[in-house]
Amino acid sequence: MKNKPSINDVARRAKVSITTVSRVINNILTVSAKNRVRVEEAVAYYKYRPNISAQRLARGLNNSVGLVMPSYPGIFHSFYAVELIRGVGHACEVLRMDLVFHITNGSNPINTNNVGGVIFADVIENRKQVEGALASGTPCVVINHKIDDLDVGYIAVDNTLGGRAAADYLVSLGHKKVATVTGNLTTQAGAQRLKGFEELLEEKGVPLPKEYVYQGDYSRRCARVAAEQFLKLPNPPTAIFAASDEMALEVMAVIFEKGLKVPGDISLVGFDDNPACLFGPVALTTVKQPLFQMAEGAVKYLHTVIHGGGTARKKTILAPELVVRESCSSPKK
Amino acid sequence: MKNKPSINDVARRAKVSITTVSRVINNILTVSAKNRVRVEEAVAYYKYRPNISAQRLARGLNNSVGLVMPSYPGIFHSFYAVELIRGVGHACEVLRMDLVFHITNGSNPINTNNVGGVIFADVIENRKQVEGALASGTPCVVINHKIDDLDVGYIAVDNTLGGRAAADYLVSLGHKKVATVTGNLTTQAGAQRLKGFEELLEEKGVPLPKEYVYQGDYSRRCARVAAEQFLKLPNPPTAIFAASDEMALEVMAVIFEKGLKVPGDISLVGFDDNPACLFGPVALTTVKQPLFQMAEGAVKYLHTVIHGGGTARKKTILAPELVVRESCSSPKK
DNA sequence: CTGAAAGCGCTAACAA
DNA sequence: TTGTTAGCGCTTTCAG
Repeated sequence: MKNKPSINDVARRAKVSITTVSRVINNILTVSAKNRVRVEEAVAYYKYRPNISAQRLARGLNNSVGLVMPSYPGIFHSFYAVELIRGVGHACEVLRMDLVFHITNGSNPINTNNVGGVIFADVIENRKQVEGALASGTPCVVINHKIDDLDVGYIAVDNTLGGRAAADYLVSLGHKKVATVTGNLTTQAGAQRLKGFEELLEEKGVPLPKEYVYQGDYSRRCARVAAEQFLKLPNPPTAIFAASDEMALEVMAVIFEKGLKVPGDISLVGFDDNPACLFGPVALTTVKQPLFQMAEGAVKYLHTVIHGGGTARKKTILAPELVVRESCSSPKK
Repeated sequence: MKNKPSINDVARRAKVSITTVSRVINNILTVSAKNRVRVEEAVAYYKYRPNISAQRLARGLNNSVGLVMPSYPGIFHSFYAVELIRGVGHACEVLRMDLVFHITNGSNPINTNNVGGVIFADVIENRKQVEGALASGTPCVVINHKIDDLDVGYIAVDNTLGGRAAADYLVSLGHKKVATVTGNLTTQAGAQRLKGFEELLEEKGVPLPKEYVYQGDYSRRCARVAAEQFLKLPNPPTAIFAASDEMALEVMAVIFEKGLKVPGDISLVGFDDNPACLFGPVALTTVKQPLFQMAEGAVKYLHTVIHGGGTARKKTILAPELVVRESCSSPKK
């Protein structure tokens, strides 16, 4: 039977009022040592745990955070989603907040009534939900998607800069024929990585023919097709930038299957700094995107906002960082 | 400002009692059409959403489910975890239950006070938590881990049978030299897959030398090492069974990198039926494990238990299914 | 330092 | 079909 002890049981056993019990629970100092001990004994005796619903109702605030994940195909089986879940989960555990998890296709508004704040893991066809949550007065923060025309927090990496960094590195190695598999371009991150990549090539006077740009969607499947197409070209690229490490890994696999070498025949740059890329046949050079920390940052932001701190930085843009490993070299002449 | 409308506001505007509003909210039929409309109008006007904490407190029950994930290294970046989260998330969305997410290293007891039931995604060094949750009277269900000495629900695949199926198939193709990369053997699933594999080989009189068994941990890293070791053997295997598809994929990658072919040189069987295995160079033959459905089943089980249905099947063992694709053939003689 | 009492927003008898 | 009323378990004034 689920017959939970209540604050009354504890109070009765400790022979104090429920108020005193409440004080002990909440670590309020104005309790005599004697009573404190009695209460603690009773709490232990009943294995008492306060009822959170009652606490929330009485306090009028809710220290749980909602994590909204778009159910966009494939997003779940990506490093991106997993790192965010992991990061948010850990941060909630540490800050003792409840994490309530929402999968959504963006169609109906999310119920912000049960949560103190919400984290959007990217915004893909669900901007309406952000607006709705905001309108209900719920603090929101979105990850990896800048939204400057709404009064919402965000924490994102500068994806344009990331794309530039990848291109710049490849060009500096002497590559003139560089191709890219993009991420999903309806995603802000995907579009900006491409933009930065294109920008830099143009600035350096390196042409980027259409057949060197394959519109992917972050999936390994696309990466495979892209790689096969690139390699079949009469004039194949000597370097490839993939908008995610997972795609880069797949590209690398295809290259090996064709009997070519990385970086000897083709140089490769990824995006994410996914640890899985360290132990393959060749460690991947990549643009680091600190997803785990972004997730933690989002939770901390909500935590301070919910607990009345007005001092939280609202909009954070992190600088990406190029991590040079073994997958790039100068092109053969 | 977060100034939420309450049931009182709605009642006042609709000029009815809060009870009537409550009835409309909860779809209780004894409300006149006229009043129903008035209430609905008022609800829409205020964009009113009931306060879940208050509902839970008043109802005395809690329709949210906790999902407990061991924070065992690597588990997060696995098909296993992702499918469970996805499955549980979807099922909760459909059944309108809240999903509260816990990451745990197993050390402190999980707080079952806020949830109506809890799902354990496998049990790895946290059996104590299951016992604790049970002791508090909370319905529990564990996924992919049989526990028969505790009064807990589970839904698992028959992993021993899965291991046997893989071995049987390989032997039936004529293989005499079959190796395996195991999963983490502290995991029930990992141990049983190996057990079934060994059993069947023994029954068929196929020897399994020590150097044909590599103790892995489900990680790609291990799979890579295992594959490299197998291939270096003076008498290398002609077939390999990997305890997860991800490991199988990595083994396949290594085989290709060495210039060998699947299945021409080496046959390969995985475990999971991970869709990622369909689009590689060779579609993987695998033992199907319906994780998504297991997750859904777990949620449904809790749903019926929480809502007072006594008719939920408590212990469910699913039969694994061998899915034959292209990664196996008879050995060259 | 302590406790009585008034809610928090909602549900569920019970009467009408 | 409707409304009155008594809680659900807790926090928080406010007196003492």
